[in-house]
Amino acid sequence: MASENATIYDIASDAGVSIATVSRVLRGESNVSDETRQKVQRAIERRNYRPSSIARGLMSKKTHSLGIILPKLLNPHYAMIFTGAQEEARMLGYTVSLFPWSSLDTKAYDPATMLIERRLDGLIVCVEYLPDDHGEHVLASLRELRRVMPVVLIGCVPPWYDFPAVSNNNAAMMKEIVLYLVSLGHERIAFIGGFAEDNDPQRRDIGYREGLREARLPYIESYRVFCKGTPEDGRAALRGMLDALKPEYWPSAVIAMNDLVAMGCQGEARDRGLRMPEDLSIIGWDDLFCAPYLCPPLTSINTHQQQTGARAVQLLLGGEQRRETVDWELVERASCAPINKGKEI
Amino acid sequence: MASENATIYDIASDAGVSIATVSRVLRGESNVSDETRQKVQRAIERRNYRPSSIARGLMSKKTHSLGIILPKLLNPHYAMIFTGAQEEARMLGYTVSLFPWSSLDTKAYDPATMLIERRLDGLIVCVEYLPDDHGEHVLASLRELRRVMPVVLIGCVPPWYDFPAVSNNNAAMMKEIVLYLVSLGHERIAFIGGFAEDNDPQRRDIGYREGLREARLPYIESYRVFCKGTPEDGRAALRGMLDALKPEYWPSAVIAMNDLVAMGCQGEARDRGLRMPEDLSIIGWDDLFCAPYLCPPLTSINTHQQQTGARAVQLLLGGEQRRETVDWELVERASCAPINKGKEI
DNA sequence: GGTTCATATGTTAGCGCTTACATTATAGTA
DNA sequence: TACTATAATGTAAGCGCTAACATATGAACC
Repeated sequence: MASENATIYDIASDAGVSIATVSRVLRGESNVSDETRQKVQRAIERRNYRPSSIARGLMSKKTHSLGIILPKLLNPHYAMIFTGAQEEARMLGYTVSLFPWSSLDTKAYDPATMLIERRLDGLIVCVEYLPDDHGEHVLASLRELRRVMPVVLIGCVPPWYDFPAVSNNNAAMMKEIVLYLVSLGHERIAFIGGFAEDNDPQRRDIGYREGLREARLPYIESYRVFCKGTPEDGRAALRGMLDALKPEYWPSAVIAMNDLVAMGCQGEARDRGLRMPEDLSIIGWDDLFCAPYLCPPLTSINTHQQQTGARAVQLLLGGEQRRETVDWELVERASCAPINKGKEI
Repeated sequence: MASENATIYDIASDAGVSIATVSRVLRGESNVSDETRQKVQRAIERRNYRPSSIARGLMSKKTHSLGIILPKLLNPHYAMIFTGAQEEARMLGYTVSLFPWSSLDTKAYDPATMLIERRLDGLIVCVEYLPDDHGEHVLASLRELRRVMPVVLIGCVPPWYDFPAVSNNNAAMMKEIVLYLVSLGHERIAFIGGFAEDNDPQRRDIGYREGLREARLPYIESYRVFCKGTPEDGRAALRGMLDALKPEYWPSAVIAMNDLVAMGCQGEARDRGLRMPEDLSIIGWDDLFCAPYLCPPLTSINTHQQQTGARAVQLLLGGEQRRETVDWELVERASCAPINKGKEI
């Protein structure tokens, strides 16, 4: 292991040239004679020399490495974003390191230090649900970070977060979902999901209301419950909603903020003896790999996460300040069914 | 963005001291007078100075960054390992970057270049199923990498891979699983999984046979089918097995190489109208987050992946050459049931 | 044959740190 | 008072590259 790496000086002396010439060969400059170039190449191969990107970076002030911060890699949603980012970054000669969400927690001591000291060429931050005043802290950290490196956000980004970002048009997606459920005959449609920042024009609540309005259905407070994003949260949220309503007012369809919440809802529904989709249609969000293997297979909305990650890298390295949205796709499976068919069974 | 970072010279001149003194303060050396120290601290805070770990690394030859290579982040199994590694690394002041599996593909041009040029302080490689002669290529790459940086392996590691590694005792786990199923009354127990290297003393096939022997059950070729690790692979494998057998010889229990394969098996079983667990018990491996939400909830074996990742980092940074195994835990859920109870229904 | 210019190569000063060594100031000792 | 040990600080040489500039060698031109 580690038998002292060769340096450019070793190669130069082996090949009998100056380090400048070696550097020229390394960078593929044209003004080197073929003969010299070959001597250098051979020396490089003999010693298995690889130039240090560290030393290189010191001069160029580029590290060719990016960072990504996300709430939880265990959620495949983020794993997909990461994968997309990593693949795109690699194509462009960059590396992506994972930093914990706590790097944004200004309550901890100087959390961004590690990020800044590494002189990343850019940072991708996946923003989720921001409860209470926590959003303030995150925003403060983001602003500080942006002073020293380009930052691109992914996900739920309120407009006053004045950052370039990649996201989905949540309002439009949500509206499509509502109208899809309406087209299946549903009239009591619940939405279980996180708090969206009030002013976010793309927020899901807007789409939810718009969909209902367009279908001439009332917005019913009890059908809108809030929760965080785990299966347990989803289960508790659905339980709370059903407990508070007489069975005859129970929703016939539930829109879950993500597939994890949808899974929790399925669990709760099953425990209550509700048949799915006959008694309850459920639709998820993110189209995780396991969606087809749930019972019933979960209808969900594919948000093209890998593309999102890749696009974020492009914005980052292109220095573009835009906010961008990526396409989505409703993937129909068995968890949503026409309501009449359900009732007739 | 990026208003030219301050350097140690800026701080020195602001504070009216030499750069050596600033460096002393930065590294917390004691032989600096309180007065000077405070002057320097103030200058640092005023300019929001963060020393460059790049420059630092040039001298110290340490980058404080690790790499991880894994087959597919989308498999939560690897996401858990990564998470464990990342958290441990962070505690120790290290960062973890993700590199694609293709970095080990010696068929591609000089794949390790990116890894080596970055002068990582260590590399974790998650080794999965190694089909055919591909293992040779991977091994060659690993050997080359080890010449320049410490490497620790995770997962399925044949003994002639002379590397430090963290893994589970697959033989013991498998034996436990077989005997667990036997204790439920199963006698026709199938195993659907990858090829294990012949000489691996910890391989699952050994545990499978041992378990059967101990239970005085015959080893039946048809119950041992091979496949890769996706749900589709699992589905196809089970289909192939059942197609080839008369229904009265169908297994009553299936051990899947991982939860993804188990999910595929569930799908296939459901399509064939098999009741689970009455007609078929299935046990998975990895205990993914979705296991409790499958139908029926999947019994699986928790391999403590986060701990595995963390341990790998410790070995890496401790320079330990050992091979180590981590504990596991059988998590019982509804997908495995006593066979008699099943038949009686 | 000297001037000019293109081509090939070498020299050297950084990049922002760490660190061995040198220097200065201060106090303690004989 | 001179002499030495100690503490506080400064100087400068790297670490392994890049890049601006300098130099050398010919070929082309009038």
